Amino acid sequence: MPKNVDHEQRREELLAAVWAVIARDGLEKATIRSLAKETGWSSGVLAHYFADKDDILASALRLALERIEERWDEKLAGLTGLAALRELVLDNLPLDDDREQETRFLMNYWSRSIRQGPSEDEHTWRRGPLLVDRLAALVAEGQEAGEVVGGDPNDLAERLLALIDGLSLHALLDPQRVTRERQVALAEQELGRLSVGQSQGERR
Amino acid sequence: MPKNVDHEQRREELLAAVWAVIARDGLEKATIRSLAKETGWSSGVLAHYFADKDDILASALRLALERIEERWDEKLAGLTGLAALRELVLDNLPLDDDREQETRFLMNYWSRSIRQGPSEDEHTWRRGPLLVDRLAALVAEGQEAGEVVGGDPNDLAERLLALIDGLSLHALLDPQRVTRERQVALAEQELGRLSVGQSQGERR
Amino acid sequence: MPKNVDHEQRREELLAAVWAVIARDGLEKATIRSLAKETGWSSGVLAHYFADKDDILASALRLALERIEERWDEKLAGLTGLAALRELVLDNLPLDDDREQETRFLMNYWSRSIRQGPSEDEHTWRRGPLLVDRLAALVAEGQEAGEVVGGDPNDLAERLLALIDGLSLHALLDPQRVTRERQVALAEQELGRLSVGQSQGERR
Amino acid sequence: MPKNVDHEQRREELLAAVWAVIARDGLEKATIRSLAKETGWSSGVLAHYFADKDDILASALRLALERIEERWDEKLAGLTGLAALRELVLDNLPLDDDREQETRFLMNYWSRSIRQGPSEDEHTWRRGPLLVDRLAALVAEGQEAGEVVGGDPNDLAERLLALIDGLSLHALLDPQRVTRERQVALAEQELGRLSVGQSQGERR
DNA sequence: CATGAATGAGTGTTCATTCAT
DNA sequence: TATGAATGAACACTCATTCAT
Repeated sequence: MPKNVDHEQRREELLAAVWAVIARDGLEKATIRSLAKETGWSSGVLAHYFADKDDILASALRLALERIEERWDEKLAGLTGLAALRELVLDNLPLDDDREQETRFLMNYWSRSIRQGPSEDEHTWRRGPLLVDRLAALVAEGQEAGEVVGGDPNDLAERLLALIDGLSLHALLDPQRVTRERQVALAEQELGRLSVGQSQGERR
Repeated sequence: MPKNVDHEQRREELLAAVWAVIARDGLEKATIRSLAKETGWSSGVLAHYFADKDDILASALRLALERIEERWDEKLAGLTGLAALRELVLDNLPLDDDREQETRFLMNYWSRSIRQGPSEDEHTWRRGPLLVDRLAALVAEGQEAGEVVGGDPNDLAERLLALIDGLSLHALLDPQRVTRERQVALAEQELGRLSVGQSQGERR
Repeated sequence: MPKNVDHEQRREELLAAVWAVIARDGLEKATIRSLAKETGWSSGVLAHYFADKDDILASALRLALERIEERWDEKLAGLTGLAALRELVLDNLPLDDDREQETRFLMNYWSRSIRQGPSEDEHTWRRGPLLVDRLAALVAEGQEAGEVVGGDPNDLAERLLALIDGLSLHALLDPQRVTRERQVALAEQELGRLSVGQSQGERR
Repeated sequence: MPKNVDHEQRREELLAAVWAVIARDGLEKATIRSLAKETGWSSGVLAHYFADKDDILASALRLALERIEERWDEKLAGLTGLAALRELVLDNLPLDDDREQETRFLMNYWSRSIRQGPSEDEHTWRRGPLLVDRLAALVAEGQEAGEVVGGDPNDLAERLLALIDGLSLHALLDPQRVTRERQVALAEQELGRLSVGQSQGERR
């Protein structure tokens, strides 16, 4: 009777180490050897559970994206319109160590994708489309509820997404200038602009 | 009797080739050999004029940033306030092939910078501080002229910068969704919001 | 209570799969994994029934040689002298797909044997001695019957064997030049030379 | 001014080591590392002078074949017909250490070719066509001179080639049985058969 | 008896770096 | 000053082998 190993579970265990290495050291430091070392297993075990290095990296991303989506679902449960929008925006900024790691992790793939051109798995590789759609839906919801100012929901969402990722990028590049508090403040300003009632606030 | 070679000039000549390779083939295709081949010199010459590969890449970035600043100076010459702001924002989006290459080039360094933590040359490695300061100055200028809505100029600039880089990122990641036209439209929307007179446009 | 497994029978079953893989894909494609896959068993089972990979390959050869000898016995049953000689020569040429596979299979071992020097199992590894002795015996038989021309039977046999293996080699190396028809024709020519009555045919 | 290395000469120097390793240890022991060790250089130097491992092996073969042809030209200079044929046959048997090494070397490629199917360089990979053509030409020449018995020169040559390679193979596989003296004797018998006057000798 | 998880050495290849010329 | 020969470590990947279950 063979050693009983749950393949899927083992894969996830390994991918957790992959995630850690990539977020900490970057995609180019993520060699088979360094990944194996991080997992605590030998390098051969990675060959066992994944087809090749590309499969490892793609699987790590896929798992990360799945978990992010699950987190969104949890956080947005019970919320609608502007409140949900606010939650989603703030959830996607690197406001704590975990999400900073997450951003760092994802940024590696963005950069890779830009460098190498989209790979065949590209559609699973990008949270962009997923997030922008959610944002647009919530904007539209908020508009219907009279909470959010007018305008094309897709455009508003796209600008929100740009703000989120631009801010995330700058937070990692220059944490001194773009502190976590600053990110929150800037995000709140933007959300304020979108809110029907408060939109005059900043304006004076 | 040494040949009279202007080191600085030769370095710039070499860096131009480096730039070309990186923008064309990406950072990971930029091997010493490929760079040497592009310059037309032997690989040893790169060792001569630069400490190591990192020095080459950092120097290429430094040069690129200098040239970008020069371009800003040219483009903004004679413009002030909102008009200058508009010019600066649009100049920093990847709206033509050259600037797309430029964005790609810079993005390579951002991801490197994020990975490795700030290097000693860090201050020269980031256009962020430079650009955000210019943006803030122009916002303030516009506010004084009554063209731009109120609010902390630094915050407004920071949000503009986030929009610029977020949009740039998405334009490279998903050129289908974020076309050049769309970038312009979104940037104009944002500028419209900042303009005193037009700010109500989108609102209702 | 161990399952009742006939070791020898199981080994032969496994070796049949080994043979199939080697003849089909060549010796270098014969990895433990590919062999295991072909057998339908796990890789561990091969480790169970054989000492190591070398043992697997040597055993496969031994089995193949045994089967070849059995085939000789069948084919030569009832034949003597020149007729038997003719049968034996033609039987050892790669004149159909099965025997081509067989030749390929054996050739893999020849080159191995040449490389590594004779192994301890060497005597079982070579059909040469076996075949040349049979050939010599049949030549002598034919000479006694007055069917075969004179000369040292061992020398005649050795030359016949060289022809057989040289032709086999060339048939695999250059099937265009040394077709199956050509092999038969050449073998018949050689046999004709050995025949007492027909030996003048080609001559003048 | 660069270190002045004659590329072609260095390649030949390296290929001599390649030749030695292959003839001694076989094609599968010929790893980049073992080859480098034999040359006395580091492994990187092989990458310098050859595109990849295939290029190394193919170049080694090509060089060997060129040298063999040159040797033929030298040995056959001034000879014609049967005398030349005799020289060529005997030259292609592993009758001394050098030619034994040569045979061992070539046999590795034959075996590889059989295993893997012909590669794209295949036409340069086989001495068969070259040698068989020379043999056929000399047979025809001998026939015209009345030295050689009748029959299709191509068939006679093909049988001679089979004898040569079959004998070479057996000499390496079983040097005890097929000694160098025996090879000469067997070759002479075959040549005797081809000779017009002596062909009756062995017969009675 | 049988499994397949795990190991780790070995493969071809790439590449930054050094340095004699 | 400039060359490119040479080094050797690092890479992804393959595979025979071991062994807990």
